[in-house]
Amino acid sequence: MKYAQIALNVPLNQTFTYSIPADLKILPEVGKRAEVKFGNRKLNGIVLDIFDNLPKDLGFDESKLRPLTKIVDEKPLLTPELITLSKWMSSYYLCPIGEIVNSIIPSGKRESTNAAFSFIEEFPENKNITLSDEQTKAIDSITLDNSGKNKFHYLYGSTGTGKTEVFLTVAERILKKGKGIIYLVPEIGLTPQVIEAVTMRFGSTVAVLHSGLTPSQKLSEWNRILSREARIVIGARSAVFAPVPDLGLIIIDEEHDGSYKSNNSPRYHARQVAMYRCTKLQIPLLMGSATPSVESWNSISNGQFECHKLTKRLAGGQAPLIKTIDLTQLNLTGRCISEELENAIQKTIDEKKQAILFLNRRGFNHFFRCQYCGFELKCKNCSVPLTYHKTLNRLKCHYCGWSIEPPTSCPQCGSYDVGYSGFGTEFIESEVSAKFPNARICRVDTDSLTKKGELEEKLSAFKKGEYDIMLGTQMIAKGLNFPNLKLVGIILADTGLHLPDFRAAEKTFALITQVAGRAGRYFPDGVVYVQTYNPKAESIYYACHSKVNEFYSSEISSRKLLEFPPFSRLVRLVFRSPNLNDAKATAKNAKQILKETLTEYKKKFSKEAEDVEIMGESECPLQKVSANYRYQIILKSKNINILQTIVSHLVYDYTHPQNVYIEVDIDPQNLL
DNA sequence: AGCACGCCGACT
DNA sequence: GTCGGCGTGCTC
Repeated sequence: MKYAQIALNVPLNQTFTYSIPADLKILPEVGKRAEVKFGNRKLNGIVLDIFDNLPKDLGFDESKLRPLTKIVDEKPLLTPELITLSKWMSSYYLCPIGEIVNSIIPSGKRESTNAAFSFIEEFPENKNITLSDEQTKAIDSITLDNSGKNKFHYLYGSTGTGKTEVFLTVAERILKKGKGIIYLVPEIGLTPQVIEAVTMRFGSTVAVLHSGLTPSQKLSEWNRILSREARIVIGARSAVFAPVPDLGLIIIDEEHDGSYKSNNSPRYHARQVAMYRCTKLQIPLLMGSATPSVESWNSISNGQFECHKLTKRLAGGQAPLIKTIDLTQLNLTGRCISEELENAIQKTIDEKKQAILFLNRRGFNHFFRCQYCGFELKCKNCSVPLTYHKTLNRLKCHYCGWSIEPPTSCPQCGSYDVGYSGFGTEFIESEVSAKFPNARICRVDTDSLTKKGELEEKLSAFKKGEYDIMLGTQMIAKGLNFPNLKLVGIILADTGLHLPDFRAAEKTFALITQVAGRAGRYFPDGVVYVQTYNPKAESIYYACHSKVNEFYSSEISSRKLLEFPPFSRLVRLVFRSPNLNDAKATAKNAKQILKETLTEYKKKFSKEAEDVEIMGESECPLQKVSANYRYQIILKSKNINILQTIVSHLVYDYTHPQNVYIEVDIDPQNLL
């Protein structure tokens, strides 16, 4: 009798052992799905291991052992490499192995008969694309690396310097060596144009994994990858798990993009997973962006990543002019568009060109700001902006819970002209349509998009010239080219800064820089207007003056000073419940347990646990999300392992009220 | 997570 | 008398 160790999608940090009956139709193998009876229900799990004898340390009564019902797949869905990866993810992200495995594999019952994509023709021969010296140099140094070690490469260059061509040529060379490739793009970047560019180049050897696939289609694509029919996989975050045999390279385009971090369990970061896979397989990882994440910039500086720079704009276009409009010098009561920007928009429309207006985040929070000097109140412990709580009439820090009474005058300049602000896209839309009654305006933000594919539709309509002005949030900032675009206006660059998040400056800088890179890509006289109350804020000043090095070094030194990532590691716990008191009480209780666990741990390993900080419990900045009240605890240390050990006690050994859900976020990307 | 069992209130 | 509330506990 043989036995199978099976991972089931239940929130239990364990696997289950079943006996293997002799009369199965399909051969049981590691990596295949198996159907089992679990309690009184039927579940599908993944075979992680097969034993010839019953393991000695079974840990449960042998009489409970049951046979598995059947094997689902003809061929394994998970390779041994991916099973090892899943186990690592389970321990790293503190997520049950069954949940990990379930999120990786396609859930399709049978393969789809209609293919996810059709290829009209075979891909044409590479039509003599001339590469710049910089591109050639980067390509050679990535592909001709004989060091024998796997390397993390970073392709750094602004919009229009030809990063994509480097990615594709490197991919081509790796393919020629008989190896497979994973090419990751941000969610929003997975547009038909990108898919088309890659399929044009690589034809039917491409598999595209995106959220629009049905489970059956996903299973089909998965099998095309496993059978080596598809050798290059392009997709968003979850494509990092593609079961590519003989994987030779992982590419991460727009590395800084927030969508690489999963916002539901398992809360993995595709870059982190890619680094693990590449290290295990001893293959290169190639990342690229015009605005690297601060972590990556730091890794470039200290030599962990090898940097390849692209500086020349290929299409001949030049970097657009960036004009800063200092709103503290203007009186814009009740309006949000300055006269200068208004005139520029009018001029653009008159020339039959197009304009995009940006609000870089949906303003949701009320923050304290001096109308006169722009001063903002920040937490004395955490240096994040304080947010105003109407019910308490206090300004509160969402990292540590510290709060103060709102001052009646500005602590910096003494002005009494202080208040709270924050506004959204609808407001701007009404102002714009009032000012330009004859312009065709479209608004693109999460509220205005109702059905799937509407974003693509609107973008393509804008590209075709069906609109004069497009208004929207950051979702329209990424990777899109509009040939007739002349003007980009950032209505209020500061909104991102007010988010109570230590990455606020980084996000703001990246957004302005990315947006500026898109405008004037085709027109030499493209202009970017940046309206701000904080023209001197480092992220805004440096972005508007293209002082990239200056921005990163200042941001890195401030992270160092405050001991935020990459100079520390964070774990965030969110306690959410439809019942406010339960969420709060559970968070409080959890904090106590964490403190006790830490004290115990310090007795044993005093040195390593020395720097662990437990912050909170406090309300999340977004206190109520979809009818759930949220409280958080943030743990900080230089050593992530200690944080994981302490938190794992809590998540696996503590039974909390069942109406409270605990989110565990290792290396959180935002703290909202 | 599900789905059982189990012990107390208002219903044909 | 029973239908049903959700508290506790288990699942190879």
